[in-house]
Amino acid sequence: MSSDQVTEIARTPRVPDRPTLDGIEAKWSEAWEREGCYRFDARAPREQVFAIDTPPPTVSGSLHVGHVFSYTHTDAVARYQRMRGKAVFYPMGWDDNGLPTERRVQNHFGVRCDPSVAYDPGFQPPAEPSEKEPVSISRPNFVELCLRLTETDERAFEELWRRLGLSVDWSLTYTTIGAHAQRVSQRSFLGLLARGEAYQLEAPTLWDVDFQTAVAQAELEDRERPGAMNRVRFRTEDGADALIETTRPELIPACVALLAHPDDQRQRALVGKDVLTPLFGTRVPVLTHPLVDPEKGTGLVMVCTFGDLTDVVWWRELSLPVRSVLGADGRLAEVPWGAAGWESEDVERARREYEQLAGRTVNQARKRILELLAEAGEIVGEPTQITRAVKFFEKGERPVEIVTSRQWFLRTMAHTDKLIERGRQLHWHPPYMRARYEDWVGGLTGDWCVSRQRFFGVPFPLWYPVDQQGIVRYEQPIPAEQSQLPVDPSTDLPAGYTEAQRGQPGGFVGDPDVMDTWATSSLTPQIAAGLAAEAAPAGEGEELFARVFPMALRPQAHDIIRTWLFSTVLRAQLDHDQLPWSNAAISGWVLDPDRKKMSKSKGNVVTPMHLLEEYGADAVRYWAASGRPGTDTAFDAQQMKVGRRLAVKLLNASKFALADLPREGDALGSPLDRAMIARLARAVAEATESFEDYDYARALERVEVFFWWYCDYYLELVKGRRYDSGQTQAGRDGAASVSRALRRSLSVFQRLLAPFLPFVAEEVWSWWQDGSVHRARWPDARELREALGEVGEAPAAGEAAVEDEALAVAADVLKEVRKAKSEARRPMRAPVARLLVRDTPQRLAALQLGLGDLRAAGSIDLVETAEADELAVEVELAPEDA
RNA sequence: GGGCGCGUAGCUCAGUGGGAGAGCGCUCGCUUCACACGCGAGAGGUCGCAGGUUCGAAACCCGCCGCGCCCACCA
Repeated sequence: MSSDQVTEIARTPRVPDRPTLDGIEAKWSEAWEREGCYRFDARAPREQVFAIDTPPPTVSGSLHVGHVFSYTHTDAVARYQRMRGKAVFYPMGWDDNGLPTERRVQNHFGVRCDPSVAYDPGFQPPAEPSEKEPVSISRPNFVELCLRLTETDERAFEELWRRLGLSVDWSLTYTTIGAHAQRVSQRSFLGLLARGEAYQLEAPTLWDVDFQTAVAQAELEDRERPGAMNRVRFRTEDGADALIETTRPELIPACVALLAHPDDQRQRALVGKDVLTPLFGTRVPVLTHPLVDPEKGTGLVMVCTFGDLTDVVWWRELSLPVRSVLGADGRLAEVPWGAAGWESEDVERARREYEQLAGRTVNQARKRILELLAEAGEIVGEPTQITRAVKFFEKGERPVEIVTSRQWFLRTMAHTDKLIERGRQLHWHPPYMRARYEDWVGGLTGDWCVSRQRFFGVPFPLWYPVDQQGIVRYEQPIPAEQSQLPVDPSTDLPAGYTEAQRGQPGGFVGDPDVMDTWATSSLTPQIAAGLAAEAAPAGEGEELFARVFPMALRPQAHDIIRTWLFSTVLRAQLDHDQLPWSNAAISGWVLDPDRKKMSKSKGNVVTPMHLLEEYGADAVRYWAASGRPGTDTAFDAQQMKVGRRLAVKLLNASKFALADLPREGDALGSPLDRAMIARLARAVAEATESFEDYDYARALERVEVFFWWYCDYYLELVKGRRYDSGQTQAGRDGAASVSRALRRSLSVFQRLLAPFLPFVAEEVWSWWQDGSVHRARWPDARELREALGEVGEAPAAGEAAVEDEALAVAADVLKEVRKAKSEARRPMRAPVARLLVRDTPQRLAALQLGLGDLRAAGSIDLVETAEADELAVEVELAPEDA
């Protein structure tokens, strides 16, 4: 593509009589698809590739205004980079794996997954789904339904993205549950296993009792819940009181120790002794630990297995025994009072009391044990009502518990120093977002638990041998072969076994779990780059992968820095020993006008499609693009109207500039034209600089401000010359200059606005240019400045300054003239009989260069000047009848 | 409790050492030959509070107040 495109009209402009935005979205999105406008050029060398790790939206929800907001930011950057000549790798993924989809499928079809049920190839979901009495189906059947439902969602999402004008290469589409993503995810896991970065452990794990699955630290959130603080009496053997305070009395049977701070004098007499638990008479030691806060409660704290994460710390560091009462279903389990570990001073009583609790949920058991404690006189004083922060699984409805189970972990704690270093190598936009990453990495307390006891996810590619006694030998996992991937160990077979051996002594079992959804999402750069690599000719895939990965950009919202961003950095570190991308652009949220995060319910009222229909894609994009990187932005339909105005303005300014252009005498000779082009060059430089820093909002603001000034002042000032009748050589020269300036500036404006308003920019570009504006070259400030030198010598700095001042003074005076007409309540075309301009000698001298244009623009007959310290004008309007 | 960000016109925000600004909203005016999906003009602010640095502070430093987000050992 030649840079001359900036100046040359490719063909006679075809400008509609009445330009309109109607219909341009359908017209151009179809054309872009037909022409392959956004297709990634797989032959581009690595230094020309700009690869984007697009966030795959969760398809089981609905896209809301917040998605439109942040995806528009990325698209503006993608379009800029494409115009800069980059081969933009811009894929789209759908995150359809995981719990949200499971829940949705359960409700939609009225089914429940039961892994013990056999696969039914002819299964059809019930005609009238019942949430109350779901049909139990096999895991493969369940997964089929998940796929069926997500496919519909994905079509709707793609439709919306196309309507919004995202310049995605739709041939690069993946799903996180698809075979390709599963293969990448399982291959990575097997590599980690081989290198000892993945391990399994029977250990206390965060557990959601409703979903009955392990969850990760990153998936927790705090919620304020009312609670009651009870003062409960433990006793030493010689009958002395040891008082503790607790909000979780139901865990007293699981108590394994009482703790005090080592320096707490008040507890000195107790430390080192044993005490008996109330009701159950279990003997537990009183120990010390520096984490105990002597100011809290009585200064004595009960350690249970397990009430919270601190209990786990104490249990581990003090080598305490396990005495676990809570089952995976969130109810208190039966326990063998009197057996090893469950000794009691009064076994019969312990059994009797515990019978009142077994089988109850946590809340029921808490209520009951408080009654029992009160009856036994072991509660001291009245309970205090408090509000406390309780940890919940972010998608859960009851607090998480800590349950001991066998889980798979990825090593993270061994790599935190390296991960912080990687975070410092990453370019953050805005830079302060790095702090959130460092806080998170620095605050990690354990390795990443990646196994989930769920169904719709990527299975672990593992089986375990079953020995002759029928015991599963978890410590000897049988990994899948690379060539088998992806595998589902519940239906596929490990090498050397037959299906008949499944679950039999001497046979095998498949790993029943699936991976955490983030365990797959954390590989999106590798999944996306792998898509291109798989499509490459044989033998070239690896080389192509290396041209795409690591990528240039990860765009995402700030709330998932601790999950998605962190885990992606971790996986790239573990698998590739490098960063997955060089830049992270963090977007904010969309807030309600009342400054709260826009809620799902409201998001459903104001659907993105509804907005696009009402205001148009360019208008919605304009609002989105005005939200600065990392900053939360209020939802504002008013701004969309402003965006629509800008789009209409571009239509009309283009019409004006292109109508009846003279084809000869292309001299850029007039001072105001030259000054405008020089100012335009500065605007281009600012927009470019902003985009290079990923600040699309600043780029838009600079372009927009200058474009409105151009329309309001420059276009008005040059209208007279633009319509010159051509009777004199000076008139013809002036018209030719304006014509040339309009063509140059219009071409630049159309391209500067293209990343933000792709539809209208393409529309006006098509009136006079061949090819898509989105494949045109991003305007270049230097090139524009050089254009000023095309007639004779490039202007000297001093000359350029005078020309710029001429434009400034002419615009200032024009404003004063307009003011006078406005105050006189006369139309703007009302003739001015006489104009007196007072100003500094320098500015008056500069004004001479633009006097002709000013007179035409203001319909001014006579202009006089007088020297003064600052601008002041006297306007004498011609009589109204004249 | 710790960290980060924010506090400028009624609203949304730009401005980071030397004139307090934009858009929207509001008021008034104008059928002007690109545009009534328009154009022009106007009103409106102790730049959160208090100190300090400086010839000069909305901006830099210290403290405080308020709002938001993230994190925390939540007994």
